[in-house]
Amino acid sequence: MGLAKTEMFTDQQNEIALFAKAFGHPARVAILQHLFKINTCVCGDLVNEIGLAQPTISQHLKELKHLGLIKGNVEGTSVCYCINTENWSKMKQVMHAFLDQDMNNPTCC
Amino acid sequence: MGLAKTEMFTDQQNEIALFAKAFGHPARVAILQHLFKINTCVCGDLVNEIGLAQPTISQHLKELKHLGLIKGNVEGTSVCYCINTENWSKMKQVMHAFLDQDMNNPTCC
DNA sequence: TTTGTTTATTGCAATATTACGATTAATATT
DNA sequence: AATATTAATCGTAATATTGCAATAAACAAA
Repeated sequence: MGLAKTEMFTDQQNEIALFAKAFGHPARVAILQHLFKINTCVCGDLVNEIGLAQPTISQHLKELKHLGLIKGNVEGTSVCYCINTENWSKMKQVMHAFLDQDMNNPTCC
Repeated sequence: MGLAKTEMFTDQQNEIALFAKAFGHPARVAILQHLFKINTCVCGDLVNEIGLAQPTISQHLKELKHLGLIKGNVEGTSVCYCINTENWSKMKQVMHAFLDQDMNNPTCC
């Protein structure tokens, strides 16, 4: 079907899955890493930085923006993107809670 | 196309994306959380625990196993699954390195 | 106003993912 | 051997994702 049955899972589980899905494509990973690396807004050169066509990059940016992980500020004809640090922190908390769970006393076969 | 152009990204970026993709479905999140929660191997009741059909669960388990995040031990007619703690730790390192990157001096528009 | 520059949107083709019924495989039990 | 139990696999339908060419939209500069 290709359709996740989200209604049978908790909000937390769905939230984790949504964030994870955003990181589930190397182009989006690369975009985010670049935004962190350059340490400021990036206007335009993402298409040159990543090797994909402009509409493809635009689409990935849209997803990240929709999730709130990045911000886009219009600057004349170009748009400047940067990490939404506040939301990134919130996302980190959610993901850490999931990744850092531990088995206190693992007794496996 | 539905096909990620992995060759234009670094191994690290592709690895992050692969792990993230595994967490990109609430059923797999739920499976992993359950394995952590019960603190031991689980033989069989995952289908009852999660609300999906047996072949669907089996498919999700296969993906997680293929990534090395869980182990499956055959116990008679049933199979016991548990977290592969060693690989889970390695995965955590990779994901933390990505999530915990920081802008030292964010100057945004 | 025309032209150039930059980003978003549309439309579409190719591939991937999700889900499950039906079946198979493997092993226990009787 | 026959039957039951459990999990994997196969086949298939429905939906999602990825990528890009073509186009549109928005704005600046001439």
